[in-house]
Amino acid sequence: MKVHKGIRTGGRSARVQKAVHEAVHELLSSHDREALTVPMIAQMSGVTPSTIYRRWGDLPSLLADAALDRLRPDDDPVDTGALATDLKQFAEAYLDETGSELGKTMLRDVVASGDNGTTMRCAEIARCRLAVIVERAQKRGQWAPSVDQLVDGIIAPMTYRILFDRQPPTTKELFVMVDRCLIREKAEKPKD
Amino acid sequence: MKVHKGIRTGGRSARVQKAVHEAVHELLSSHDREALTVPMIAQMSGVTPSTIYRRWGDLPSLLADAALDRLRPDDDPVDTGALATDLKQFAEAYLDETGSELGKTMLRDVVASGDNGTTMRCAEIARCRLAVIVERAQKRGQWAPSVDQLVDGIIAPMTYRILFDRQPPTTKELFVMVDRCLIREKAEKPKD
DNA sequence: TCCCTTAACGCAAATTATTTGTGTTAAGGT
DNA sequence: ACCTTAACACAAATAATTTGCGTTAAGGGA
Repeated sequence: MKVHKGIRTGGRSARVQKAVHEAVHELLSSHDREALTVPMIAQMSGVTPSTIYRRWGDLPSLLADAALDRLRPDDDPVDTGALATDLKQFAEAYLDETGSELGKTMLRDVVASGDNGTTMRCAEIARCRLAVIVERAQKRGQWAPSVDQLVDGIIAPMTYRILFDRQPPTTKELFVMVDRCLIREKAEKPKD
Repeated sequence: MKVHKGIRTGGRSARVQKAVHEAVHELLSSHDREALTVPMIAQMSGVTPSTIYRRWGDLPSLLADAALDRLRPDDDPVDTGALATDLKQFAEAYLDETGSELGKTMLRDVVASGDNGTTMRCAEIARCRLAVIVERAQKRGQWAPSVDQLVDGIIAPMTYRILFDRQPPTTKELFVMVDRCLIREKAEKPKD
């Protein structure tokens, strides 16, 4: 027996979501973020404003949702053969995605949405990719920090600098963060 | 010769700022954050909405400004006599300020304001307190990590978890972060 | 397959928030 | 004491958001 959730995923609803997401990306490529409005997106996607308000709540929530939707389907992080380089490669790619001016406004909208589901979905994206990298290392019989420790040591400092500081970290600083995660853990667990 | 900035700080402007800030805090203690509106704050503070819009721009900016104003005048972090305990004491206090539901919405508003001045002002608060602690350690002739490293190792992970994760870190996890900052650095610079 | 329930939508009216124009007040400098 | 103009009040104009209600179609169950 199936659960009576009654949340509709196919047909019209899916079409509306697709149209709205596309409208967001199209408008975002031609307009400034500050200039975007819900009625504007509604018109471009051929949908009524009230539909957007009822479904997404407000503009930041919609923009966050649309942005995360694009962020997801990316491929698994590249396999370089070693943990340290895997992490550096990933960290650099993640910085590309979130460190730009557009990435920054995306992170802003995710936070501003105020929806825990959205923020956790964002965190989960990085988490999943890190999990893949960690798992790879373990399959090689290599020790690796936990995903939590990698988030604390790499994702969190990067995100904090993007959101609160003047400048995102440089690639060099990023690599130092990665190295610290590894050095640190070796020092803590030398019996490995 | 004085610089012709022409930004007015005294008299009426100061009175308006004080009244508005107080109205924000009063409303925030009796209403839900989501229920707050600019016109509501305007009425309670005896000011016209247009004044608020012209001066602060939007609601998140105002709330962030009001919150940071309260956060600042706190005393210097307590001097426990040792770097590790100083840091732990401070980290716990900072978690109290930002880890609650109200602290979370404050961080949200700071980010959502989109104003770099506001976000940096927020980061600077933690930075200043950490600088005091680091300076103390150095006066004792004790080695200490840089403020940047402490931000990366403590403030950033804490803030990231508050904003993106389900739960803020526990005191225990916080202490682990502090210890890592110190252990890590000792490992990196054993010749100190 | 057909039918039923209702989630999701469109539309338009009502409400509320935001912007803007204009005159007034008073802060800060001369 | 006298300017200049930043900051404000007020009100009108505009824009965004919410809400009520009828309609469409997705997701079951018979």
